[in-house]
Amino acid sequence: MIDYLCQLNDSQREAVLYNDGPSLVVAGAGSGKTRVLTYKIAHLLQNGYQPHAILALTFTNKAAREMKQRIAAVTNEYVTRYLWMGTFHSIFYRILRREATHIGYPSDFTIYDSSDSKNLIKTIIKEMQLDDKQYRPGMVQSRISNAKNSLITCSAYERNKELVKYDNYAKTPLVSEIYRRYQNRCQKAEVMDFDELLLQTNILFRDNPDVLAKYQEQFQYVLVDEYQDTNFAQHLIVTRLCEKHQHVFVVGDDAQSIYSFRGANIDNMLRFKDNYEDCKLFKLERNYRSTQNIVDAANSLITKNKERIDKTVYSENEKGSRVTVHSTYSDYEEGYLVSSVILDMMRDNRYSYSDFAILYRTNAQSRVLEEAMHKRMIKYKVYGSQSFYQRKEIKDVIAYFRAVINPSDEESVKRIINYPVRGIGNTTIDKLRQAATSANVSLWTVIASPSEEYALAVNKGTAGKLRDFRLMIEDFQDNSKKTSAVDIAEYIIKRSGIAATLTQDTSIEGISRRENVQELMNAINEFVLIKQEEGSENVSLTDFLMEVSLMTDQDQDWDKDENADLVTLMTVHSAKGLEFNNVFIVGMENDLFPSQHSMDSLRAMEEERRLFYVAITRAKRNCIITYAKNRYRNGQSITTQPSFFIKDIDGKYLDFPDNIELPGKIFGSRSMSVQNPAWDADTSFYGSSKRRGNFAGNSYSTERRQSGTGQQHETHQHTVAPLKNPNYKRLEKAADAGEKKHTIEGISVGNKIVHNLFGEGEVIALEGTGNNTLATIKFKNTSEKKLLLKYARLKVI
DNA sequence: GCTCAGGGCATTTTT
DNA sequence: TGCCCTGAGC
Repeated sequence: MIDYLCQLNDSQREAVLYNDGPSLVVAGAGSGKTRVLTYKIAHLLQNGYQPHAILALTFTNKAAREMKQRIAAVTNEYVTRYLWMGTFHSIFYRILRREATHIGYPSDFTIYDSSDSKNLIKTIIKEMQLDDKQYRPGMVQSRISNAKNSLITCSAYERNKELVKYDNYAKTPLVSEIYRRYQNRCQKAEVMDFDELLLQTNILFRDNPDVLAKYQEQFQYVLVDEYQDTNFAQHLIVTRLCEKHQHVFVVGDDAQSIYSFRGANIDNMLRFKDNYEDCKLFKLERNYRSTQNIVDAANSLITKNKERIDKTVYSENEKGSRVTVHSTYSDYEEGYLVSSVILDMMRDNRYSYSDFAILYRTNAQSRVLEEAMHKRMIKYKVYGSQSFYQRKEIKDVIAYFRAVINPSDEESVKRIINYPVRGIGNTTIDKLRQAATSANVSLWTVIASPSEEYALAVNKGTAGKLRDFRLMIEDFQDNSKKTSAVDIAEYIIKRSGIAATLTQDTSIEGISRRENVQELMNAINEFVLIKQEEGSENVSLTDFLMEVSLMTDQDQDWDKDENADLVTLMTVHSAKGLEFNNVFIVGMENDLFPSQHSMDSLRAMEEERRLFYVAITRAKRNCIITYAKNRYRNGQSITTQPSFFIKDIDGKYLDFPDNIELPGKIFGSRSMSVQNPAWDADTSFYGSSKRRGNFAGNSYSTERRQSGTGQQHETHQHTVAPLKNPNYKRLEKAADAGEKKHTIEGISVGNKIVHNLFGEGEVIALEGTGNNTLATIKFKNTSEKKLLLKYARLKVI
């Protein structure tokens, strides 16, 4: 037997070897799904399939890259280079460019990301003189997106009685009109949004049987990872491509479907068997990742869902610790608890930072946790939130690239036409837009024509500025044909004036922006080198842009330093597919659960359960769930309830100690052995959820000398934004100065204050010093509370 | 055309 | 609290 087959268990091997038709692999969490997919492809290659005849679709570019590497390890690198492997979006972008003429697009069309399309929708709503409170751009955007994911074009939308009825009911009858205009504008601008890529692929295949036949012929085998997260548009593409040869191999876990907001439809998976009569079903039920207790806890949760494929995931690993749930008094205490437990576990079990992950529902939740990590000198990295490519300075540069390659790209042109400032303001842009609308041409067509042609009423000076802008873009276009991607990028950054503008700005943010642009240049350079290694000769800016347009934060290899020892902070969504020794699931309150307005609250509830299931099953050894009873959100303190999942879980598997009531209690039970006064003086920094990874932010470093261990020094690199909450900052500062009288910038005994959690109250005593000052406060509607000023948010009134 | 102050408002996950 | 938009004033 070939050696890679020995590395598989019976059911895995069966799935890899079966080659007589459509297969559906239902793979439980941690059951070796990626391994099966990898070996399946390796097996196909060994059995005579040409690499270019294999199409493998994944959910992130990162997943594709990793799988390629794993296949290369089993076969050889040369072969993997020719595999068609990538996300749905990137693969079909490639195909659409190639077949552009069939769908009436130029082959160098560009891509609008979500913010571009939202801006366009905003503009259209304004142009139609609609109330943007009634027609909220985000809502309209998601209506259009959902339509596209269900393959409903704008004409079909207008004809669809149900949608029209819904829009009338929602008092937004003009959504279909916005959709039509949006579509028209995208076409004129020669751009597609993410959803359009999939929609157009379907149109291409539907209307051009010869083109479809060509790809059916080419792709002898189609494999799809994470099938539970495909939407209808994606499902249909796969179906069409496999119509003839029926060599389709999909892998997924219905219990881990967490992308319904993107149109993912669990039915694709549940009904796969109905679509393919002779489909063979494989179940991978043995979990190799987690302890029995973790698997059992996860099972007890997911079996409560109605929509699922029956399977029993089990673990033969050790029993392990139980999953535990802890409630804390506030979000600050939650951070404190997590950081304490990390330090305790590291001390007792010799774990390192990278053995821990902290998972939360929303990116914004990272801030409080970052602060806690920072205070305890725990090294961490935050994934997600604002992507590198979403940063203003990067978007600006990319907009230049996009405009050079496709000047019809209106959002890009609008972005750069007056950046750096060149005296072409909103008034002029409005005039250009009006001219373009009445002539039904793109914005660029108007800019590039003599002003008489579209009766553009601008003065001589403005006309000159517009001409200069046009000449500059045309100059870039000429040069981009002659020079390499790196050279032209550098030229654009200089000649456009971006370089000069950034150099002038000497603020901390300005420096960081400059560094980011430099980082982008490095990325281009690296991209070119990789492509050259792979044998491409002329790597153009277009090639780079193609890659980057569909790049997200999840795809970045932030830790270029593989050995970096850091605690991971990320959303549950981004944690899919990953595993960690110890996982904290924080902020498990149910106030994020969609309210009763939700049209389909049962389905939503089941999805939340799956999300929680994904979170628990990331853990190999320990899983600790926390929630805060009081949380500060949108400037208000709110009292929360634990999520229904926690209440719901069979008590057999989850301890519910409720062991942390008030700050005093946890301080009693956990000593702060690593507290460093010098460090605490420095706590006037908040982690900001806006920065990330190893790109330059407002960074600073600090040194820690570990007591007891002699000379060991540790340097911490942090990239955080300054604290923005003035009250909090003042309190910290004063507390750290150790003021004896406890007058902390206005808060002293006898002060009336508003405490956000309990309403109005009066300070009746202050005890302790420095950071640990404890205030006794008498509230109107509750009894006395003792609050540690470090964690309290107080406002003087 | 640009800047800044102040009002209004608030849903999350990602290709 | 903090973002985003608007409108006043230069």
